Amino acid sequence: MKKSKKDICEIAYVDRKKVVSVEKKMKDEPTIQLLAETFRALGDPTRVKIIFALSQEELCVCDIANLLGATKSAVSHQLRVLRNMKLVKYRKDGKMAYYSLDDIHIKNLFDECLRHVEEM
Amino acid sequence: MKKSKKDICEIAYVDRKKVVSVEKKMKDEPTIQLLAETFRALGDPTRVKIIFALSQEELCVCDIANLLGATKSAVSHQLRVLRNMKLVKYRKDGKMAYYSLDDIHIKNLFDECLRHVEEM
DNA sequence: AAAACAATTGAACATTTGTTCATCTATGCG
DNA sequence: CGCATAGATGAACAAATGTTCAATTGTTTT
Repeated sequence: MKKSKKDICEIAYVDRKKVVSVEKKMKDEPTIQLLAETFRALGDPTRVKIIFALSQEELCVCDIANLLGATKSAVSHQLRVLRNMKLVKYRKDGKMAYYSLDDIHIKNLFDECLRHVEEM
Repeated sequence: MKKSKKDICEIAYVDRKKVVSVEKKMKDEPTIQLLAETFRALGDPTRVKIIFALSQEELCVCDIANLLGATKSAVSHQLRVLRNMKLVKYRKDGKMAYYSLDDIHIKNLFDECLRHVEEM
């Protein structure tokens, strides 16, 4: 059995019209990657807690670590992941770094997911 | 240097009032886990494409595989991840399985993330 | 009944991920 | 200055993840 027929299904479209229609609207690869990376950045319990905490208060790394019972190092690593995806921002004040959500969209995103989860 | 002081910061709260306030509002562990699992389920390029495709049309596994240039097996595995998190649902029609987004919240969630990504 | 096909599933494998540990920078204070 | 602290970072290691391959289930067709 050839892969092209059996696994990839290259030839036998069930509904070619729908497939072509979706194909045309499909987002480009860089956008897909960014979407996936953004969701993945949110896809970890520690980072979810950080996002929730920052949706309530602006906090420094040390207080986030306290709150979560995690090390500052672990929190710092996770904050970088969130920073890379522009989910959180920070301001420096002396040797402290105060983190908060980057913008209102992040809270909307989080709340929408919370609503989904609470309906499960 | 002891971990409890240096890494965990158990004693030295920078702003205890804020920490305690957030602590009280913090979601419980099962909710945190579900949020993380839901975001993680969306955090993969293949699954992002599937979600986008299903936001446009109801599709069978074979057509999704065609659309993505992936094997039916890979798609089926990914659909199970999405199904487990109630992100997609399906109806059986003979030997076909037609998939679609589970509810409107999923599209909202996805669109909100798309908006964030397009502002980056 | 037998063959064909859509879909699912488990095992295996390489890759990715999250935490810990150690180290480093930079700021504040005695 | 000298030292403690907040935070960042790289290496390393265990755990989780995504795809492929092979086999299986259930349905339709001949």
